[in-house]
Amino acid sequence: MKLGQATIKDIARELNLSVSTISRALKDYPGINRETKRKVKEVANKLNYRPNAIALSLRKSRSFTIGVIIPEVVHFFFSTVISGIEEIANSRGYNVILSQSNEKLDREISSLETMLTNQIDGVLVSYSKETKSFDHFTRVMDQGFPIVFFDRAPAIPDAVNVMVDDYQGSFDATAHLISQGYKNIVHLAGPKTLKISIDRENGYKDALEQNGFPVNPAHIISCPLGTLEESQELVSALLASLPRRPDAFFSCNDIGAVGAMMACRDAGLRIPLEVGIVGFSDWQFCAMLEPQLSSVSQPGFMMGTRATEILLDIIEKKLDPKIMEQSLVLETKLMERGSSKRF
Amino acid sequence: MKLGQATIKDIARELNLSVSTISRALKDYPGINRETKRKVKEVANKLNYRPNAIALSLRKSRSFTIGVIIPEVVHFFFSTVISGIEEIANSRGYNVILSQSNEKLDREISSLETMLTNQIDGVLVSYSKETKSFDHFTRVMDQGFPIVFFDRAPAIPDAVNVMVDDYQGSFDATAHLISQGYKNIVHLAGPKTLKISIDRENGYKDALEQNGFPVNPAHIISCPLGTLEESQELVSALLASLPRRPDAFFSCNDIGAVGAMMACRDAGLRIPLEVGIVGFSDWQFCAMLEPQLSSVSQPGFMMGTRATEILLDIIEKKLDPKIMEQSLVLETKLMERGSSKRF
DNA sequence: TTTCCGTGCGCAATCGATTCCAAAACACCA
DNA sequence: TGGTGTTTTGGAATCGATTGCGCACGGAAA
Repeated sequence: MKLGQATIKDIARELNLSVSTISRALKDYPGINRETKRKVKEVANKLNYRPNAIALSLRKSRSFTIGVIIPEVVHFFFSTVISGIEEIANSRGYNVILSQSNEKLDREISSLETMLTNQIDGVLVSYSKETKSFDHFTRVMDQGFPIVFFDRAPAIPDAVNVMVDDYQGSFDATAHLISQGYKNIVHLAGPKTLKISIDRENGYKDALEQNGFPVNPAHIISCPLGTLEESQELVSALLASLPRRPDAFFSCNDIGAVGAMMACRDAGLRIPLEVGIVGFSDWQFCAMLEPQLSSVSQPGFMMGTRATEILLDIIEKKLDPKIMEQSLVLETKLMERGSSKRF
Repeated sequence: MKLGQATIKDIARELNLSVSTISRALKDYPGINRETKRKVKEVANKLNYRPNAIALSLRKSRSFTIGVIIPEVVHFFFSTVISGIEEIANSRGYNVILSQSNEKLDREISSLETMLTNQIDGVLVSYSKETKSFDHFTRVMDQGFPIVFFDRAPAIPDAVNVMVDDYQGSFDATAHLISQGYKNIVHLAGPKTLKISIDRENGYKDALEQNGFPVNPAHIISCPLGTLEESQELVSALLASLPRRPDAFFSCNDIGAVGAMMACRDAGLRIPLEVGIVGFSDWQFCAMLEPQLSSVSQPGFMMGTRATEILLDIIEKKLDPKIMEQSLVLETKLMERGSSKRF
């Protein structure tokens, strides 16, 4: 904040009026002389006056700022969500303050604490992979502080969540692979701390069973890191070890799917002829690969806009979290591309 | 901001002390009885007291918040920069408020205005493609407000900039293509409103000339949109029209390079045998393509950290923008991969 | 007993803007 | 000229925390 910034006092001094008059004139209150208003605005303009939002926040006990806590910004899906959040927040006159936990619990906690200290009006959270207890959230929620969770829904009763239908997305992806004639479908699964991982795994399992395929535990590979190298190595090892070669991979994320793609290519397998691959999230690059990677598209931007709308409605008392629908589930869409289409 | 939040007044009432005593006790000022301090802290804890940063901001005329204005979040490079900004800001006790201009000038202006109203201590800016006049920046800079520009350096004398060496990066990329024996190198150029576009084009031209190749104007293709489709179409058209077929493409961004890659593939050209391709930015997906895309890597995270360090140093008066080095130029690194290596 | 000093604490101003409650200033009528 | 009503403006409290100044109170020295 610049020190030389003009305040209403400066305008008042210049015109020999009281601050109350200035305040009312600037806001076009009735009961102020038309000529006075004109002069006040003229001087305000001349002094380059800008209202001090901090002073307003203090007075109104409202900062018109919402916080966003996410695992990481450098992530196509999350940055898309942020974009949606920004869009709605801005259009409704709110600022967005951002903090990434880097998937660390302690950073998540300190971010929340800092934001509360800064009197934010509410917060949007996608919690970290490390987070197993949600006490730091429930403590502030119990005091009536508005929190909306997105993508990753916590195990908190009465929490307001905005998610995608991970189960159905997974189910669709797996069913698609089955319909393309793949018979030994491996699932690259995410960390069990995240509900989305569990949902995705369940969608995979149910799709298999409902199509008459037994679930083979050896076909569920845990990929806790979620890196390309991890899945590439795991898939390579799998291809070399399993007696009956897998002929399809459904990964819980796109990076893992690319790793599988590379491992298959290294093993000399043709995609999609000999191996089918489907990812999850539909990152930008899916359509750039050769063959193009099939993936479950998540409406990230919409998740951001909807979550923000709900949060702001709660903040502005248009919605009561206690009596509202607790979860909003957005639909996914399977993008069928070259990596999984044999016909 | 929650209404039920405890303040020092509440603590004062509970202990029958004055607010000044509470304030001093909480901050461990000398001259307060040891036992009093203990009790104050105990009650503060019991009431779940959290200091009101807004009140502090008002008093100190410092918000400990910096603003970031970028064209878009959903952009690998920018999100990497944000990550770096966040890192330093957090470690030095500052919040980050974010706003994206979506490459629109009016949004850029209103974002800046809102941030100033919110009394941010300084701002980091990468201006939009639409921005041709920089008056909205110079006006506040002239009042002594700290602004640091990153990636896209404006035509403002005395502005503090943190950029990468776009010229050298381009030069290296083009020289690399030449060294691989490519002889008809086309450049996919960005919008001329951005200094980075011009620098990259100049690097390309100089590398050609210094290696004895004349610059062919027909080999410089303007790609104002920067989309995959745009470059794909332009490159396809080029391949069909030019009498002497281009044998290499150096794109000012990775998306454009992928478009070129697709167009070449559509034309039945083998990469890198018949056509070499190099991009700029080194997005995540470059290493996932087949063949892997060569690209000029920009240190986005470091750009974020360095720009933030400089901004905070200026804010905290450790640096004076008037007497400091105006520009910090970070080095790029050419990632030579399959799309351009014939030998 | 008076003076002096250190300890421990309270009063009140301050940051910028809003807003309730009055109070001037003026016009108009009787 | 006094009363009434309207228009226009000012005073002061308020939001939460900080901080300079000063005031009690106690014990110790004179």
